[in-house]
Amino acid sequence: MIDPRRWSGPEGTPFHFTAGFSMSAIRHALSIKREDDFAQWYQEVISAADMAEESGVRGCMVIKPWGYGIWERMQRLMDARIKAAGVQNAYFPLFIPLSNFAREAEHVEGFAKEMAVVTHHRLVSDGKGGLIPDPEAKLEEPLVVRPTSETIIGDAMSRWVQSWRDLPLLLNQWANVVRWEMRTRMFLRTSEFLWQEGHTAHETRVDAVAETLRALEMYRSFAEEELSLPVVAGEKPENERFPGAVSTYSIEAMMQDGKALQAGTSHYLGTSFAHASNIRYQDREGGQQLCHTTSWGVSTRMVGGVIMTHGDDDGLRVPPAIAPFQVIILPMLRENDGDAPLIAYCEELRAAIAAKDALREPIRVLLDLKPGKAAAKRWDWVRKGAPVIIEVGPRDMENGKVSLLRRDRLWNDAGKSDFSFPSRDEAVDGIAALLVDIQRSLFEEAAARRDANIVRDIDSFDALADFFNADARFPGWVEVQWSKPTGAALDAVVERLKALKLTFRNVPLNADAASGACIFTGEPAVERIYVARAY
RNA sequence: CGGGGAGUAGCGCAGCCUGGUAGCGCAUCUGGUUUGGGACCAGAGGGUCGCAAGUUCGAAUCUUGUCUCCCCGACCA
Repeated sequence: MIDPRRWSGPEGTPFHFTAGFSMSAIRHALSIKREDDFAQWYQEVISAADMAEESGVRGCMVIKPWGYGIWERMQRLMDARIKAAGVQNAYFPLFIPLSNFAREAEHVEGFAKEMAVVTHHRLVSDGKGGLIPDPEAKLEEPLVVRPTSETIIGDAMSRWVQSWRDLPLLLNQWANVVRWEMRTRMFLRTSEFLWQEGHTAHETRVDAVAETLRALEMYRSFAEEELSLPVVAGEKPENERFPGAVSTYSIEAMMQDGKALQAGTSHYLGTSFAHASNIRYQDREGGQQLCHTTSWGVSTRMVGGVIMTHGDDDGLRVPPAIAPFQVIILPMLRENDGDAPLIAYCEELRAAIAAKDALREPIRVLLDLKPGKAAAKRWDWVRKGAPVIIEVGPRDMENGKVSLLRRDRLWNDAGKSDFSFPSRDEAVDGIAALLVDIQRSLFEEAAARRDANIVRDIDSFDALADFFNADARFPGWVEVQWSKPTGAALDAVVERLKALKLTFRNVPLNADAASGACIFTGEPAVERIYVARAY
């Protein structure tokens, strides 16, 4: 049994268990609570919110309309930011010739163990009613299914870049990639996943590093502003680098079980990929120079991050900016003659709300006319996490009012659904501000929880071990000072952490300067780094 | 990929030990009664028991193989 104090949060959040206040009176929409089994809860949210389901193929999922709609919103908002930075979209092949992929040694070593390989191009009957790859149709050179596209895009860049005038070359693609993972979890780690991968080539190291950090900042602001996901942006230690990269940066988010989730990465690749793919340019003096390249990506994993950050015991809570529908209107239909005027009234309400803007876009509002009682349908939308649910009955219509429920604050102190009853006009005029408030409120709740669970006063390895071994404790993050060992010395530290199931997350860009001794080596610390359990 | 658990109706499960061709709850459909906060009563539909071999007169049940999912580990930009 997990200590409920693990779930304590700041005052006013749904996670605060006040003495004497019984939660048992509330009949939640899910059968599993976060505090009882977080992993099972996560899976129940995905099925209860109708986001995705198993496909029958190992590690691959079917993303259903509500889950895909959230991803589409992320795509749209991220794509706008990518284009605003002057990056152009393109598309490169799913299949990469083995020899092309094999060019960058570290890169190969990093991915070789999890590659899907295409070896044949035709099937024939096996004589027993089945089909087998035709031995006569073996590919001369196997193709690998891209786990990422550095090599094949590098190949294109080598042709597209001739002169310093061609630089910087700023490309992005939206694509699926495949990594043959040993252990998978929906959205968090699937064998096939969807993402964007930015790939850029520059004249100098300074330019490329600036682009790497620009992408990182783009991800930080995207996560915090659009997903209401507070993150820490920082640099990964040497052992966590992308294979072949000179430096790797990440944004890290804290989930409600205290674990860290890497929600986006950005890499400065130096000239190693340029060397492998021969990406060279003629400089102003007529000399041949290698380009400095970068790559950066966010994936459908972010959907999992949103679930584990904003979900509650009633299902998902979707931040309005990425909600496929922000407002759901549920007429209380009686299946009699009174329905027609009520539907007309609700349709007019829908149009009035849809004509308004919120978060710089027209409000996405759905009039749900599916047969059934409003009270029953309401819980479907609660589980899906639609930010605002408006129910309208004949009496509301008569009085010019609506019954409004905000998903982020579902329950009142009496354990009842916390409806408010504004006039129809107040609801229409106030809906934009309400959506903005929900967007902000979800962020503040998550940020408060994160800040309350980061510890900075641990000054020895023993204290670190004690902190994470105290099993009743919420396993938050610890920021420690370290001397940034490298090579074998770093490996030894990583092994000690691994014994505690801990990992280095990143060195936050905005951290205070180091001032003490390294908790691993005892040497003078050079920077501060986050240590946490991680997904 | 190693250890453990599990696959039976859309979902959650019982039946399996001690073979005799399936059952419960929720959901769905129909009828009736309800009607402002997750309705009730009655009836109905829906499953070649993950898949494939084997044992047997007969397999959800026993044996073997295989696929998928969950948990732990290893692995993981």
